[in-house]
Amino acid sequence: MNKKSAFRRGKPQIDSPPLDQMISFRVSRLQSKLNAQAIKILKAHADLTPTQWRVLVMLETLGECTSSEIARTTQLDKGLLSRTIKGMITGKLIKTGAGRNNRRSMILRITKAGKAAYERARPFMQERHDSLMRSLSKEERSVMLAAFEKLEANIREAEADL
Amino acid sequence: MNKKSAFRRGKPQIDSPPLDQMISFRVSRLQSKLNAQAIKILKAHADLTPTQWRVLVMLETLGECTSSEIARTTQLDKGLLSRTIKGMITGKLIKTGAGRNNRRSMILRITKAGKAAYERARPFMQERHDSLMRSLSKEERSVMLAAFEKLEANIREAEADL
DNA sequence: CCCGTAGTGTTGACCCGTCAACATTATAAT
DNA sequence: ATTATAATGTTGACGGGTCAACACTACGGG
Repeated sequence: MNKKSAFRRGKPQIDSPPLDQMISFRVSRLQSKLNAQAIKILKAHADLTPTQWRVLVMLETLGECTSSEIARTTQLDKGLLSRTIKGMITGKLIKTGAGRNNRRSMILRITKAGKAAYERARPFMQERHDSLMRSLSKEERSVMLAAFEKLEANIREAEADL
Repeated sequence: MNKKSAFRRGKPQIDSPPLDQMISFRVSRLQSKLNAQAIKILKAHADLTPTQWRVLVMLETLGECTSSEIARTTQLDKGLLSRTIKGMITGKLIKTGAGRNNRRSMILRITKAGKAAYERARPFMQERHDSLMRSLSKEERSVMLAAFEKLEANIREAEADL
């Protein structure tokens, strides 16, 4: 357990404060950094937000689909999705083909401009992801993802017990 | 509970969309859930926010210290810390003992009320953390934390290359 | 057919975290 | 000492995410 180099500026400091062992805190900090990185990349190369990017990814992989389908599979907030999609429509990144047999749900499609933005960002997002993955061993990758599953499951169970 | 029906909507569908493999997305989602859980617990038992909780933890472990020391060790935003601390002072959770040889930095101390709030929340936060940990094997825990270190390091290096 | 219920999407209010600009104070250089 | 530079903490502005209330539509059972 050697980790002493990170801190210690003029003041006397302990080596690893308990917060550093708290997963919630660590996940939060990691998220901030990953998010900041994603924002920069997406902004620079395609002027997208992370949520917009995720919507595009979903549309690419699911093909055309509705907002609520995206909400279910990603578990993103539907309010957030509503606004994001609205913005993407006015930004001409996607368009709505009205669902024929369902007037309440709107089917979403990527436009050429949306596809273009996606393709502009993709190599950079891909490289970033690959770089992140390269910093982990194969085993670490799978263990970490498995851990994520278990943690999410744990949270689900915890809030079921009320 | 069930929900296989989410997919399978006229289109052939894959089970786990690529987004699910993207660490950034997974970390983000996990963070949301962990955070929501923490908010509930802290609100219910001690009327604290996660950031306030973290400040209390830092003060408990570092003893009295300044805002900037907390900022350095936690890497929390100093603006956020400034407001959080201000709120905690008006809420009587902490108080400022003026640093004697440094007029610009204010030394923070926990008050009795702050300590009490901390102790009220602690068992629940501890139990939550233990529960999360119990859902992972010993190996998963250490691998995951190691992975966090490596990912944060990777991000640092990435933004160093500009 | 009608009504209750569930699903879809929109909106407003709100909080949190991020960023940049700033005033102030300490530190270092010369 | 003077001056430049770095550190501390505050503030305003802003965007993003969460939550709850809502309107509207679809559906299923009686």
